[in-house]
Amino acid sequence: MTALATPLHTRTAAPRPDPFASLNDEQRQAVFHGRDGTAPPLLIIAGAGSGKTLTLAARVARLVLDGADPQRMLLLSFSRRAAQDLQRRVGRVLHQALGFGATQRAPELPWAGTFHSVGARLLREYAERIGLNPAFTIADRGDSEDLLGLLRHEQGLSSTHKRFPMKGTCLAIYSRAVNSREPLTEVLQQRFPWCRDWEAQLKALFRAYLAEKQRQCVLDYDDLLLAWWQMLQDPGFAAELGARFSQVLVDEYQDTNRLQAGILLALKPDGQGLSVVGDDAQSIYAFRAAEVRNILDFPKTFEPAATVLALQQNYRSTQPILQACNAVIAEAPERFAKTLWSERNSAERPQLVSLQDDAEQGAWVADEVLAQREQGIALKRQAVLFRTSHHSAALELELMRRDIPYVKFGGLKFLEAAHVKDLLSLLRWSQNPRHRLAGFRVAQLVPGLGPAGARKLLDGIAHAVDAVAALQAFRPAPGAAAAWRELRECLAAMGQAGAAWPAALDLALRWYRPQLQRLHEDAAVRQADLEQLQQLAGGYASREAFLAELTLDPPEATSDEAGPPHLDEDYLILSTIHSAKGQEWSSVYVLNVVDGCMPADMAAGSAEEIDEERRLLYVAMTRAQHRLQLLVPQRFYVTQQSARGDRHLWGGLSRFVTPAVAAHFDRRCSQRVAALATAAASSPVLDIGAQLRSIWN
DNA sequence: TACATGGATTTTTTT
DNA sequence: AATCCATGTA
Repeated sequence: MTALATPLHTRTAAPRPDPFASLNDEQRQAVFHGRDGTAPPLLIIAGAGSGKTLTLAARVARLVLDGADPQRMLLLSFSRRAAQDLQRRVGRVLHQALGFGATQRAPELPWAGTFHSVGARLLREYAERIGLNPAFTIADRGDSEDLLGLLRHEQGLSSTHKRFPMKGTCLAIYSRAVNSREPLTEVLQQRFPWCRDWEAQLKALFRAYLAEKQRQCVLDYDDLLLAWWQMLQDPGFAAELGARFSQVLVDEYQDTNRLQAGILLALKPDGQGLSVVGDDAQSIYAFRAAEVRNILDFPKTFEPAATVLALQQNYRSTQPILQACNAVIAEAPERFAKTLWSERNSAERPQLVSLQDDAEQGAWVADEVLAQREQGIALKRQAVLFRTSHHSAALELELMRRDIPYVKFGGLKFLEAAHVKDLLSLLRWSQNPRHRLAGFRVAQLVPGLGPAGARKLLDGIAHAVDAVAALQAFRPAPGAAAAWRELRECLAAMGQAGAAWPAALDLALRWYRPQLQRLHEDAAVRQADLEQLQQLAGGYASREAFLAELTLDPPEATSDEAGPPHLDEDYLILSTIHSAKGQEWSSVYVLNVVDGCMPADMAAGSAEEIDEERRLLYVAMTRAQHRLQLLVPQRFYVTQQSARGDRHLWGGLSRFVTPAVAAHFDRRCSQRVAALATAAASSPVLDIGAQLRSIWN
């Protein structure tokens, strides 16, 4: 593009290098789209590893160089990691593009973040004008579940002769209905058919849930989007917010749901100034009501239709790996046509490895990982990916046995651990004695105080004029009196230390530590999490700020038994495929590429679900730069069973690895499998597993 | 009223 | 594996 030859701002210093010089033609088109003064809507279909984040960052930089106000740019993405990546990259490109020195800082982009965090900020800012208490707190999933559980019990739904869905299921149903904007009947029919009989009761429960949230000034994750959307249904607010943001750029568009698409459409009804980036082939969040249709239908949403550009050059993987990936996704029925290509050639093809079972799979991966490290590939540049968190269990055992350090992403979240919830509830309750949920949880930590006692206490507080006095005046059953006094004194002290932060947390910990010892066998491990919490606390100005921000931006995971390795150490990456999105490693191992696992047997119901599982495998494979192994254990243990159970299924190779796909792989197998195969070759070949399964097909 | 026990149920991925 | 719920006991 010739425009680059002319400096954008007059300078006296030596001409700085063109910040966009490294872009390829497709990327350049995306960056300079709409430069003629108009800003028609833009959809960038960015294949895996095609420099998506770089391109989006460069587009932001280009807009700023052309005079756009960074304060008026809205940058949205779905996950926290993508939001951080984007922010960092934009900063770097801008810094370079403006020719700043090491001491100068690039202009900040105050409105960059996840949909949820930006929603929270906007709602707080506009709270008073839209009838919201600006001091609202944000409930994470655990909080929301607990509240539903409480109401579920109060409505007498816990002791019915036929079982009512559990609190987690209730929240899943509610969330699905909100995010997909579908009526409850539809949601139950499609996704939760076993709960269909409870429609009326669920409706009543959700009504109560809404009322209770309003009474407590609490918003859950879904409310952050829903309230934002509702605000934008008012033409006045829609116009005001639409004008406030001159540019709206969205990353990971394939993971947005109907509610999020509605927000974007209300902000930019004609699509002017709207750019979205995504890859329909990598849409893996339908379970959270993400709509592939959002990205597929984006162009024709607008009049005139949005421009569609595709980034097809892949900078990540070797050509043999890409060919295998392309073969997998080629079997997906509906998608934007694109074919990734790479200049990185290599003789090494990806490998399909047959193994006997889970344990052998773990040993194999450990062997391979160490062998690679001998070749100079650090552990950090290798990753093991899997469908669900617990699939790495056997591998983790093996890694621990061999002292191979690793870090696991995905799985149990920090905020979901019981001990973290306990401590945070104590902080919340001390901040607001009327916080029923927090109080209910904390009170029951007192030995001798159960649900009934806790309810009596909280009812007293709720009806009293002076909540603090009511709390202090409470007299529990005699057996609990002494233990209760300790908590009461702790709360009083925390109240007095109200201004002093993080001293209040120290007080809370002093009371909680003995409870932790009493309640949990593995108190030492959990204690480490609490210490991490203590570390974090110092970084926040107040208890309020700490509690508010922790909900939207929590630490990655709870500390493993191995403990988090030091940053300078080398460690292997273990990750769920979902958590691996957007990342890349030199060597990638994908565990359990077996039917029943990929696709997961519970996700094998509908055609859409199968398609999503296929994309999941595609996402996993496209993470690999130089080396890719799909592992296929012949015998795959069923996870839900007693500790010594031996239930397993004779898994076949995943249905996504069709003969056409397999042709792109080299076959390998462990020695034991090889030995079995030789033995089998001299006798009739019989696939009992497939025959047994076919009975039920 | 609190707690222990046993049987049943649900089962993933993230904000 | 974790949670929920009914039942029995102190």
